Amino acid sequence: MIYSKSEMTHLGWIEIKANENSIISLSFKKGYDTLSSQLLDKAFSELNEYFARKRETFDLPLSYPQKVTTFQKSVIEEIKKIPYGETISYKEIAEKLNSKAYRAIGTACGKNQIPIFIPCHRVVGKNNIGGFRDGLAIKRKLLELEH
DNA sequence: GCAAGTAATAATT
DNA sequence: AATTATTACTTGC
Repeated sequence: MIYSKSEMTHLGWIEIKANENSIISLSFKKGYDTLSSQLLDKAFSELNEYFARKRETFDLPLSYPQKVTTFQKSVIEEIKKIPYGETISYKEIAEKLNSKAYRAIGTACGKNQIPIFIPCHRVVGKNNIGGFRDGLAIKRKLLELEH
């Protein structure tokens, strides 16, 4: 069973999807609400605390994208280690993994279905801000919020 | 020196 | 074989 719920937040509509155990995805749009669940309520309340600058970390079960490769998983693990308010460059992540896959990091981040909870907005380019699947405006606001 | 253009790099679909 | 949310190097101003 898939649960889905959308709410109007500080950044506009956000839709979160989950199954019985964990969060599956987060996207910036108004979606179709199906069933709600304890988990979704918790996710939204943590999210609102985060927007109100009362929360810096999330305590939620997250599920990886459908097909996770070893590489993607290590990238995600590194991203989740980034502390609140800090940013890291694509290159630095590659170095942490003893790899030179600068571009593949970007690809992995783009594959990420759960922005904010997996803080891919804290990953920026060395000279440019980088990209964001659901719009750069959102990425900037998130960084501004944590600053 | 600085700005813009280009090749190179690794992993996924 | 093409694509990617990059980087480092080269050239022209």
